[in-house]
Amino acid sequence: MIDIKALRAESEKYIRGARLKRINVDIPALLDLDAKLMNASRELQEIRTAQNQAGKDIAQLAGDQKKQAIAKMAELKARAKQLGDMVTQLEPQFNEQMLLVPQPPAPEVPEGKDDTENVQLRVEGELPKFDFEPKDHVQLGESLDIIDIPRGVKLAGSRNYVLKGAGAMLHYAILRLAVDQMLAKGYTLLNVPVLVNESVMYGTGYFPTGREQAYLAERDSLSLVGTAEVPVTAYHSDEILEESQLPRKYIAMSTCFRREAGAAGKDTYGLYRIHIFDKVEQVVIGPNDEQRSIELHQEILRNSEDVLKALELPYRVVNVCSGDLGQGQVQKFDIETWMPSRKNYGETHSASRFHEFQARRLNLRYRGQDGKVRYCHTLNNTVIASPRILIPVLEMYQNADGTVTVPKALRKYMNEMTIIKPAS
RNA sequence: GGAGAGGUGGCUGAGUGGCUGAAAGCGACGGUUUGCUAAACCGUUGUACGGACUAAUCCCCGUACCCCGGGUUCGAAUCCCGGCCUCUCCGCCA
Repeated sequence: MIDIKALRAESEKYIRGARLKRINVDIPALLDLDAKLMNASRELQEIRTAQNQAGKDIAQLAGDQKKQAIAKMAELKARAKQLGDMVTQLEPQFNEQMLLVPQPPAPEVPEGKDDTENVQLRVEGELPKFDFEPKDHVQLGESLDIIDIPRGVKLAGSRNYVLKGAGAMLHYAILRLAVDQMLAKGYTLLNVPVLVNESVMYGTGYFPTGREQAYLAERDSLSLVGTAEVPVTAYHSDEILEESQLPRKYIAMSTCFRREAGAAGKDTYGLYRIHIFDKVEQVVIGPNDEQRSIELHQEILRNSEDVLKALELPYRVVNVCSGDLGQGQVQKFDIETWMPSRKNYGETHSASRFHEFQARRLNLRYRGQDGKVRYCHTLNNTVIASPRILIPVLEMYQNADGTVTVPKALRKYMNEMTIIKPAS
């Protein structure tokens, strides 16, 4: 959510921001609505003042004077009703529009229309050279009997899968490695609800825009989250934290649910784009300080890179361009891990900073050293998401004989297994 | 799922129609006292929006908020209706 005062004062900045993000929103119309609403509520407030005064008078008066005062009150009440109706009519329209205004991108965000115009910042690790014909993760998964896509589809439809035996062990080992690395860095582990209230979906900015992407439990007005970012960021909503307690650094592992509406036919092969997966997510709630946010953004980016380094996977970091940014994001860095079968880097992580955007919607604030209350800044990044990360893990660690070597960092989480072989 | 109780400020907890934005206590903050700390004493202590004045997001004035939304009333924290949530007992259950 954008500060309406800022929107009034610097509407050009927000109009430009929306254009850069390729998001359609009529800001002049919104400001017009705002002015009307403001006039009505100002007058309503004056009427209320008069009503309150009349109420006090009535308590003191008697006889004719009292009757007159009560008659006066009736007039005020009628006018208040008119204005109140106007406000109840305008306010929902205003709120609805306000929820659509995007946070302008940071100046350091490259201009561009979509993900093809993201800018590569750096490349880490060596690309593999196979001296045999490498298999893709689906072929490996089948021949090793550790991934069962047909039965996943049987159970839950397209874009579903079953991890089996060493495949499932690998999945949990990776998640556990990620959790342990983050715990070592002092992040607090949370276990959170994945079925949440609508207000939480709105608060984190996934509703109303992303409603199509969420599975809804409509009977109970609850939504399945697409990421633990949602419940974790909302964890302190409606609270006022102390500045001395910031930044709050959290991680949570959760199952993530995504409808992938509109992605029909896209990335249909294998474990890349699936409806249900597990992810360790990091969320930082920081003070309202742009420089601090930039530093924290770098920190959460490094945290994820450290996981990929532990897994010894090659990756690159890209600075996501304006047209590929979400509504609330000020800046986003994606980490893309090398996926041999795709002969390309594929997105495995996404690190965003939001400034106050989510905090305003969530009413997430803190009291500064100076005693003033301000909105927090929020940030988040994937620590690891599996099974998408199994694509590079399996494909990079495959051997000529069709086996897969278990990455060293994972062995202690896999009962010291060193190699995944076909069951014989 | 059934029965009951209840949701008041950072916390505990008064308040059943106007004198209550809200007693009292605790906590926190400022001050006095004090080798230091503690204790004692004095004072301050919600949020949002609007107005006026400004260097000021400080003061000042006003409005709203005692879970949320409606209603009754000249007037609602207080009465009525609906919803949400919490607790207790029973039932069911991973």
